[in-house]
Amino acid sequence: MASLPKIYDPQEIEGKWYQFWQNNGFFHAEATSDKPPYAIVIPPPNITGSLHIGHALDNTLQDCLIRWKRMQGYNVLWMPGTDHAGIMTELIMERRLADEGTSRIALGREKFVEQMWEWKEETSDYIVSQLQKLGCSCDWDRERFTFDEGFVTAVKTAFLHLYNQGLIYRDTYMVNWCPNCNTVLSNLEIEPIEIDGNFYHIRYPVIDSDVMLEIATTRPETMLGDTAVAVHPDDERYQHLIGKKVLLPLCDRKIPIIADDYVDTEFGTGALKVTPAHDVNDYEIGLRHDLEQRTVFTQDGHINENAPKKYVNLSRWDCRKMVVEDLKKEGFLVKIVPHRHAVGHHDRCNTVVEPAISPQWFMNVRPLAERAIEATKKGEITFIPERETTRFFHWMENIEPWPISRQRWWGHRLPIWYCNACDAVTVAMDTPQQCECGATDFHQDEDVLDTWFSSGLWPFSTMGWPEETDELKTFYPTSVLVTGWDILFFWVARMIMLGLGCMDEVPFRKVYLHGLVADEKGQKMSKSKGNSIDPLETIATYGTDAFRFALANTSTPIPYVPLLESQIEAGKRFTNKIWNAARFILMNLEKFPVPAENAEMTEGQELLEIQWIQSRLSHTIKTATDAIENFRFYEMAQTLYAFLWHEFCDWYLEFAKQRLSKNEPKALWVAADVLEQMMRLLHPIMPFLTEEIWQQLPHGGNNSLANDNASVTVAPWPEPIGENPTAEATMTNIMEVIENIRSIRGELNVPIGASVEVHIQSPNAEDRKRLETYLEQYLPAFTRVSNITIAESLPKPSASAEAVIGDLAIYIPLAGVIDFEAEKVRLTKRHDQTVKDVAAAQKTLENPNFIERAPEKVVAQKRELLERLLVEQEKLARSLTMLSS
RNA sequence: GGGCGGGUAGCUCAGGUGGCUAGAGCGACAGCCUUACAAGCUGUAGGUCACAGGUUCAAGUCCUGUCCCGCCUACCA
Repeated sequence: MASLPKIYDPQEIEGKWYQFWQNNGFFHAEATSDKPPYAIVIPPPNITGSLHIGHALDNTLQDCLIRWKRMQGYNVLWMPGTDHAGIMTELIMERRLADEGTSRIALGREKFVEQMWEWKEETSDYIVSQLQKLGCSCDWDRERFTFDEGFVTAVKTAFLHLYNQGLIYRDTYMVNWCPNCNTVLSNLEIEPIEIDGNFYHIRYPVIDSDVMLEIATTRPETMLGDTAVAVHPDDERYQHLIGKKVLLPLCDRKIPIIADDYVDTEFGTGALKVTPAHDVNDYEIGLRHDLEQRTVFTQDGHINENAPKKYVNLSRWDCRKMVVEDLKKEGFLVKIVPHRHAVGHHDRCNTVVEPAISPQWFMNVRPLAERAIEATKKGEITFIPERETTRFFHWMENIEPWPISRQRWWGHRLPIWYCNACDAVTVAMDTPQQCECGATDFHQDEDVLDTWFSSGLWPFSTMGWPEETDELKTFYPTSVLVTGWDILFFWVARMIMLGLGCMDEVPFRKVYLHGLVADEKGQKMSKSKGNSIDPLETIATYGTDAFRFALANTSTPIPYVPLLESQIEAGKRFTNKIWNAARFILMNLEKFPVPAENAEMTEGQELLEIQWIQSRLSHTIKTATDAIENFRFYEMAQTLYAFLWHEFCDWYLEFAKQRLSKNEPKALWVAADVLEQMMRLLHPIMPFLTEEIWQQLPHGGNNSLANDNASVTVAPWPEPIGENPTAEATMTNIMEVIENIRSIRGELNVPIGASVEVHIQSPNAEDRKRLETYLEQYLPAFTRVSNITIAESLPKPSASAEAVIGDLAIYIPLAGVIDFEAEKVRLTKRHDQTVKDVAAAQKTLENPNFIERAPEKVVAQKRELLERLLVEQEKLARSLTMLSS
């Protein structure tokens, strides 16, 4: 034991324990159990490669909850798995294929999907290994994938179920189209990005008149598809033109001037070109006025044959240039005004999205959204932090139909079959046998489902739905969902709606939405920005536990949590501190083994420092438990850190050393007990280090230390035994004396090796008795003292430094050492501060309303404070006068 | 346009329902290799709690307004 290395080596320790936990089946959840259930489904990472910093945070927090509840004796299920992640994964694969000189199209659908599966096998193994490196205690026996066989069944079942309820339908509507990915997208997948564009002012000549109607547009190329010009019905400038026609420049088509309320007379020129096939608003106007929908773009963003010949096959952007050029040439271009505006981009491939008219499958989510709102209002789901509830409601209340079909290959095929003879639609689990028309030939819809459709089934599909499994009975609804707020709409909202739609019950009781990891400038960390911290590198450098501690410790309830390298370093120092505290205790336990009999252990527990540390531990247990209960991971981390470092190590172990030097081991045994409990408290945050130390500490058998479990992973969560205010108050007083002596020594530069005499004057007999009892025992552990004198009244020795604590005065004779000027500066500083504090307290107490209205307790406290401050002030003033004379 | 979050020490952040003399980590300064830990120990400095009003006996905390920063959301061509 004494051979424990001085420096904690995480690589060595962390390697061995995960396997141990796995082999013992500690992470396995029982489908049926007497224990109360606690379940979390993991937000399945995309199979697109390695875990990023956001996963590290998300999964650390989940593992904290899971490990904590497991120790509390719950039947804990942490459901793991991965997501096939539709378009995103396809795009990455396409890039790989491009590097290999081939393409998705060249491979063809079947080959392409085959390759995707091969890749999935690689990446999901890698992701699992990374989660394990992070210490995640998932139930790996139950690992799932959003595209595995069970999911195929679940997705089809869900689709059918919702279709039969009339919630899924096909419609031709204006949708967001990505010309790069050749697919429809939902609103959520569109990221509006502000760009510097232009307002192009164009003249449209009015037919049978010499008037030119000036319109303004940011997208001149769409004029090729214009089928009207609109003005506001009440706009006096254009009244006389309504009903006339303009000749569309470059196209030589005649299009009508119509009146529509949508037009804003204040904006632009007050005249709006209408392109029903390529703009959402224009589409609406077109429907109201029965305008032609003239599509001029191909699916991949080029110009089609509906446009004048010279533009056909040009890209959107080349076409814009040429149109502007031609308008200028022909005198239709009035001016170009710079204009900054938001343009929708596909969030996955960053292509400018094109509004387009397209037949798609939609889901009418409104009824489910209403149920979700109602369920939340009834308290069936709670969002943490609370502010997220408002965001959730706002989104749900304004929800629009969800386009669920995607013109892609990697995903769940729509369970829709078309009759080859009559085109009739059949929705079914498998290919139908016969159509109503009698035909027997069918083809399945080519489209796949939006990847979030299957992710939305995650909480129940992973538990075996549509089968009525024990897992569902035991664990659904799950306890908590932990994820970043950025996917509240994408995923959380969909899970709630689909949970209600398929299970008739919300999927989880609580949703904890944590912040996103950011850098020191508050910028979200991302690979593309290059400001990201790589979890695996970090683990290699600092160790998993240090990393996890930093993550928990910085996880405050703000939207962007900055993670600084220095905080991970602090985590590492903390692991080392724990390690060394354990080393000290273990080394000494070799000399003083924990006795077999409880009696021997408990004997001597009247020692003040033992009462004190046990009281503080009790307080720590209470605070830490309350913190994690309420998802305040940072508070839990900080509480445990402060207790372990600044109370247990800084003070208690020093007391214990003092006792050991006199061959009194009880304080050491208590230290071992406190450390053992601390290892349990810290285990959710730092699983590896705590297991290593816990295994070496006495924790079973006949002694009084804790329990006899095989692993801290399944050891019981500590319970507070109650606090001891008297012991704490006494100890605080002793500490103040010690700190004041140390402060004098430090500020007056008394060499560390030099012993000093300490004279303490205290008018209170009880205080004197306490000080006599304890100072003799404790002082030597903290500072070198040659002699302690305690009396009711003492003359202040000449050439001495002084400290004042209430009615207590400490004198340290420093003849020949003392720098009177330094002492004067020191006392003046304290005196001035005291004067200020006295003034503040007096001001409060002189207010009659305060005495009258404030609670008695507050008034009494204030009086006590003032009394103490006045005494201190007086003493300091007197000493200063003496020093000056 | 609507909404949300933030502005507290040099830096990054804590300060649940108003009430101890406003805290931590990191950094800074000074002194220590005190046999668990120099990845450590001891001491010190550093804050008009963005600004202006208001409510209250009492405001970092509650209300109103203003100014910055960030984000979400919306169909202004």
